Amino acid sequence: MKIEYKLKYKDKNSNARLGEIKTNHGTYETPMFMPVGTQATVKTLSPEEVKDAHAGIILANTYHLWLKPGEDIVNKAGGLHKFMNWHGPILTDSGGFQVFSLAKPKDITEEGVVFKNIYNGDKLLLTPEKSIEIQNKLDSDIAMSFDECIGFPHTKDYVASSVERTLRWAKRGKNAFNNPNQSLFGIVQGAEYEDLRKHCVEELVKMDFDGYSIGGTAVGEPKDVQYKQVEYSCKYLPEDKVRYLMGVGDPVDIIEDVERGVDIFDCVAPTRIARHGHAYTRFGNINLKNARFKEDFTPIEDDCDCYACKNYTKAYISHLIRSNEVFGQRLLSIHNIRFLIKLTEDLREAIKEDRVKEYKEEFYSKYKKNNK
RNA sequence: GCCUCAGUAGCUCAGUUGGUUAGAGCACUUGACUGUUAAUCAAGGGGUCCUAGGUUCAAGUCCUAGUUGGGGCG
Repeated sequence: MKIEYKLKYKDKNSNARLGEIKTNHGTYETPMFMPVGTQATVKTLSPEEVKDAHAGIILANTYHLWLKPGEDIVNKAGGLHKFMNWHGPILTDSGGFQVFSLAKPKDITEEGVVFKNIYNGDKLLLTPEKSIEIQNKLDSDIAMSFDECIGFPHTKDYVASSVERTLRWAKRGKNAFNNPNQSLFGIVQGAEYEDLRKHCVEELVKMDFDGYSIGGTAVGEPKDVQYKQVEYSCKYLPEDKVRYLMGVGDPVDIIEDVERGVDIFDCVAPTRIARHGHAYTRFGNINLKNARFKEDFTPIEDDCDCYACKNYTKAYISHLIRSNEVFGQRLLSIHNIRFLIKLTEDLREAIKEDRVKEYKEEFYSKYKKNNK
């Protein structure tokens, strides 16, 4: 069965949407933050801990699982869900981000992208067909088209030609797609150019994907440009299909982009900054390595319902982080994931009551005070 | 008692035939991180070079004495 998206309610004062997605592995409401589990694990967390954070869906990565352990092993294990013991929905990224993060311009051709295997130096060719084949075998609930995620800045000529190639790749991937229990999303590119974003959306919609992703954002462009890119994409996307903003974002980004009509987010930040000692709080982000927390015997957030906040103090977590203990990284990961998911929960409530703008103002008044 | 090795940043140590403003790692103080090659990366603060003399244009570096510690021999 393909996923089913139901638009339940629209905020009267913004483009924010309350929706619901039904998958073969459960149903969840949107907006939703999706924790990143690149290598079939949300770093430092057990699936139970991810579930306790109320994650509706998680993300895994095609490129990394292709290299290790290989899609055939995951397939033999009975698919990603069984392999990693996560029985909720899973979305797989296509490897498109690795085109941005790992490949050089000369490695990108019409056929696909040449990667050097980071583990043994082998030359590997990832094509739209191969990416889809791998994802079909991984058996995630939602697969992504193989796209070129470009950085910032680029000339409009390059962006235009890249969009055309991404569209041809989307078509090729769709033709190769062969898993009746999996859904496939097209990815909107076009950088900061509204006409290119519009064109990309229109061509993708003609191909009729099960949902649409917005790509090529948060790759070095200024914030106002980033939000414009989302705006230019959402503006033309069909209302009856789910919208996933790839790789975004921090608490402010999530609020800004929910307002612009985004349904799903993912971001490595909550788990990465956790491993680096940082925590999100409604009063701004904090760095537990800072000396001021050595004797702070209060939780990260007094009224947070996560395991870390209910049981541990900042002084203890600060000690663990300073001592390079993985439990500290885990506690912060638990908190940060829960924080972003709770943020989307609050936004869902706000949408129901048409007060997204008010929620935003209130959140910013506390959060931005201590954050740049 | 004699011989010998050592004493440089909070810690462990580099410092060339004497030659600009004495360095590193860790620790400390901060910052960064957006579809993860990231328990990562970057910046900053921190020195009576054991002490006192001496040689020299110039001493962490050479000489003398002392001192503290390790080892060895009586």
